[in-house]
Amino acid sequence: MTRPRTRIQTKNSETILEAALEVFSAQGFRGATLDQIAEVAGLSKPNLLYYFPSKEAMHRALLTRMLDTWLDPLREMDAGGDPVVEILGYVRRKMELSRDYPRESRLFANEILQGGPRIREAIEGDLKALVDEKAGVLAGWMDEGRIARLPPHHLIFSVWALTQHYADFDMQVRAVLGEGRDPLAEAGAFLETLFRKLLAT
Amino acid sequence: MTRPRTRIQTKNSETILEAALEVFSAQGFRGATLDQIAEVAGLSKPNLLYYFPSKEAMHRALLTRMLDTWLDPLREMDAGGDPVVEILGYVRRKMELSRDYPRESRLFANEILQGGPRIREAIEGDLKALVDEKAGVLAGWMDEGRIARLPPHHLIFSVWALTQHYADFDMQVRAVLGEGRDPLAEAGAFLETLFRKLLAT
DNA sequence: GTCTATACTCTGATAGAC
DNA sequence: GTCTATCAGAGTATAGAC
Repeated sequence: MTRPRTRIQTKNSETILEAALEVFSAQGFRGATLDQIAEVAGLSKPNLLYYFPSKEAMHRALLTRMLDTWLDPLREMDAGGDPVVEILGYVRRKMELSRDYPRESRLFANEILQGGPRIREAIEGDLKALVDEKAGVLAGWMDEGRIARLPPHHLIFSVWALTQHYADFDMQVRAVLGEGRDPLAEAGAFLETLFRKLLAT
Repeated sequence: MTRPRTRIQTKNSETILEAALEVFSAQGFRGATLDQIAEVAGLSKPNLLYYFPSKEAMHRALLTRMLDTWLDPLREMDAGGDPVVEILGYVRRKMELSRDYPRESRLFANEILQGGPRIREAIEGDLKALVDEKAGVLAGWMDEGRIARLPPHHLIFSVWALTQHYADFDMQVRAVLGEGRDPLAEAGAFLETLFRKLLAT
């Protein structure tokens, strides 16, 4: 798919993916054009297609690479730790992803919104498996009475919904809050409060 | 923009907007084609352009019409009512919108995700004004000690994030939960619990 | 490996008959 | 009011020189 053999090839592949992420995340798959990606990358259009066989291949490469990063915060939630500390840590890490990788978040959101034609298998496979496992951990903590009893899957959905909202709907959040505020910092504090109250027994 | 004079013109305009909503919400603005909309509407492509001057005009008509519906649940929140009842009522009405109008929700999400080029003014105008007003109501209730003190704007964002997640990311929610469940019904119950705990003093 | 030139398809919009 | 035919431009991808 890619051709990352020599140093220069690896470097150009990286440049292209960086540019592709910039454009796909802002315009969606269909809205993005190779011309735009080529311009951002500083390469010619045919040169893009020397490194990737098609526009779709670039998109797929981005989605595949990001999904792993995306799941890391949940993976790190430790069944042996303190429940509230672990869950708040998860929320904080997910919030940091929204802050540091908003383009990846929007790329993903665009894809899911349109039914996930290019990522469906990964959702139904790896992602579902991880969520089911961690939902089991949450259910265990609830059985032990260490956090409030809640539907574990929906608890995880609520973390996704709340944290990703600040990356994906950034334009709306900023427009409503107005100038001179720091939405992400405010959100971090608010979400800690929210989840502390939610988990309290 | 439209030309809703005679009965037949009104009817065709409706048919077109219904088809346009179907396609735009599933594919985004750029992903949608007039051919697809024409096919869904059962009309010829030039006929679409007899009723609307351009593809963009159809999109704008849909956004304009939906924004009003979209804000209704928040408008109905009554400063004179019981705070918890009013807020939970708002959450419930917003959840009903996600259930009954998922296409409108995705149309809106697609637009905001891409920076809202065709709806920005409405966001910065009507929507911001309404949110600021209702944030004031919430702040008043907090001052009176009738609900927990929280940042009012973020409280509203959390309602949006949580309810719209179930419409916009429906594919993911269903894939993770697996077969034989009713995500929206589960979500309704979960969100009532969540907001009750969050608002408790 | 990279570029210029170009083939070919798709798509939004228009012309003009009926 | 609606259709067939078609234009003009954009967009993905390839050919082939260097």
